[in-house]
Amino acid sequence: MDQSPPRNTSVTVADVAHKAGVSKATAARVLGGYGTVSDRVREAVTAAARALDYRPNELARSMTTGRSGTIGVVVGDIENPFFSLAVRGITDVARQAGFTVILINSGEDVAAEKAAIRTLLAKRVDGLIVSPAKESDVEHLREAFRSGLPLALLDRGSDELDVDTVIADDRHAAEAVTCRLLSLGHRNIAYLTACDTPDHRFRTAKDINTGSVRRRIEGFLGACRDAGLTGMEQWIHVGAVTPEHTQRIAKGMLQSALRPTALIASDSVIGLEVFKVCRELGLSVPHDLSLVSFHDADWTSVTTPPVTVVRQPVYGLGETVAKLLVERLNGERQDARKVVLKTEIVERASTGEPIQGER
Amino acid sequence: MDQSPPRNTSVTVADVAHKAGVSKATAARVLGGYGTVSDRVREAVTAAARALDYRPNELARSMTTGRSGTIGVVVGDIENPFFSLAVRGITDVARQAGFTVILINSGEDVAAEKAAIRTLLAKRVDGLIVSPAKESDVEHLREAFRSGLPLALLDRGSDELDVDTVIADDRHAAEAVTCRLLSLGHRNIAYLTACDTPDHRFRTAKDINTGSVRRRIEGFLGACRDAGLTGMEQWIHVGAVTPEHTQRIAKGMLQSALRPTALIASDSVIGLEVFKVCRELGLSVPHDLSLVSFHDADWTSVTTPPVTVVRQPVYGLGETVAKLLVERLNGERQDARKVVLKTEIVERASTGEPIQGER
DNA sequence: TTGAAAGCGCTACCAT
DNA sequence: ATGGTAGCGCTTTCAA
Repeated sequence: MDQSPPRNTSVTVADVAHKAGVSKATAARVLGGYGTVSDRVREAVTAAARALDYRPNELARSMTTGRSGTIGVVVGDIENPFFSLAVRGITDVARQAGFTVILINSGEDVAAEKAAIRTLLAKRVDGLIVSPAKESDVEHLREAFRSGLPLALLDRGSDELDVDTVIADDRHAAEAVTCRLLSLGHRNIAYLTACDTPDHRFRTAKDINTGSVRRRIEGFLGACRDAGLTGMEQWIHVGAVTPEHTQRIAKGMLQSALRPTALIASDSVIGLEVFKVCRELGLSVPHDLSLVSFHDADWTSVTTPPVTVVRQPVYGLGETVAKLLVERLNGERQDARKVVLKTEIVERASTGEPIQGER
Repeated sequence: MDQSPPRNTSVTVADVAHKAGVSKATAARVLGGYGTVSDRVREAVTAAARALDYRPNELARSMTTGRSGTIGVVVGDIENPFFSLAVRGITDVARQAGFTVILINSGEDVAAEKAAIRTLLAKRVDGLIVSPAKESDVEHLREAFRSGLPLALLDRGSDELDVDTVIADDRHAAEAVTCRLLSLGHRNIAYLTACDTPDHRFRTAKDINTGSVRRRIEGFLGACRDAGLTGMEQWIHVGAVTPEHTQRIAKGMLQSALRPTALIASDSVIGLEVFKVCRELGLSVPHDLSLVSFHDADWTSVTTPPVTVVRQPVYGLGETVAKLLVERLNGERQDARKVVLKTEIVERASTGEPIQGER
């Protein structure tokens, strides 16, 4: 009747054991690679498994061991080159350590992030890597961590959360970049970020909920203050959440009477849109506007002029956070570690002195 | 002794049932949302679950139902903007349909791809989306499919494999692009791809194992043949597997005596490197070289000159393949569907007539 | 409408 | 070294 090859509709250890003429326990030992078995039996079982085309059921294994061999990763948006590169770092380390990765996008929305973590908990992931949408709203993370789930934070830390964290030295980078612009003679320096506030206006760094961005803004404001400049808060623009928003905000800024002579883009997606706007408005970079962008995205080196950037070790960020988590999963460490990776300013031709006489 | 809040170290249906004063089966019915229960009991159980902070164990659920609520996705490299955008499309559709995604990079290596699929099978994913590294080597896919696992192919089909497939009209796009270059007067048109052959040389399209690329090359050669050009195989270069390789190959080509007047890059990563090489060698685009790239990557519109590209609906590719798979998982369809999405040539300033008198 | 009990496929503990 | 057996937490008959 059934002339198809050995139907693999769930060949179990019991089946293999039966064919090999040994007990279920023994078959399980060789199939699962634990315990001790004689060479003779091992071969018999292996042969039977091959003949039957046995495939282990990791789900069942996880049920009894309590380990799923899975790491949950929650990032803002995998489409963003920053995250896709970081995720590449994470998956590389995870795979090498024998873990698979379940990936969920939060869209930088806390509600979605919470749902994602609930899902991941239900799937019984062994550990969690999260790039929190809002550092002020991390109760769900704290709870997951307290309930015993190893947790590591990517790119955005939280002072309140004492867990493994890997970030870049954003504050320092922003300070350095700002100082450079100041020393070139700029005084009207704008900062543009995707992070938003309830009324879409910036007042104080405390309103910024994304850790990395808040630190950058603090660095920016700090450098300005050190240079004797006050009220620089007015140059910080928030809410560049989509290319369209970014374009609108950038145009508004660059066409106003009191326009910036330099602009710092908080990520490469924003930097790209600002660059496009400059073209569209016929503004010369760096003559009319000096442009600096965070993240050394591929396009920044091929524009005319090429764009000065803050180079972050993005792949390394992912790699490192995954390593920390794996260490913890392997029980090699208990204490929380906060790692800060160095950035580097790559000065290219998009930055220069402001036009003479202007401001 | 233990003064911490309700320890959530695995609160089970049994615990909830006990607290609610009902049987395990009844508690399971309301917790699992199946069967019928009275409102009174439902409330009691819900309250008990909340009090105990019950979290369902999807693993256990999957054990009995046989469905894991998970889709396995195998792509070449999530770092590549093409794949990260496609994956975004996949995850969006999957999430909306109630599935999570396990992501594995194959690095375009068949052995890694096989291992990935083995892992995914062991994890009992409900379905699989794969962008096969080599269409000539799909025995593992055929096997997975035959064993009853719903499978859908992304960007790279296989005539031998009668499964759901979503690709772009690569052949047509390549034909159109080639015709355009021919009509501009180009005769020395190079094609550069990451796909490699054993001896790193191109002979015939049959040697190209990546479906999408093979189709493009067939389109390229077909268009040349129609124009009366023969021996164009010599202009096809393979093995641009890393930026370094790409740079080396591109330099070799552009510095040789018989150099191309136009070049088609098989993906945006290659296109970017070629663009850089042109700069480095001081070649003017399009004066010295007309450049066309597949994939409308973000950077292509901001270079000087902006680059002519084949715009593929990459997000849509991912979206569509995920929809097909979900349809099948929901048992809404049995037959295999092959979807071909339209591309569009975006002609920008990187293409023009070749220099007078040359060849 | 509710409850009792039988598994899902595997690991792990205790004997032998 | 090998076998028997008791679960893991859930769903799913089958009865009541």
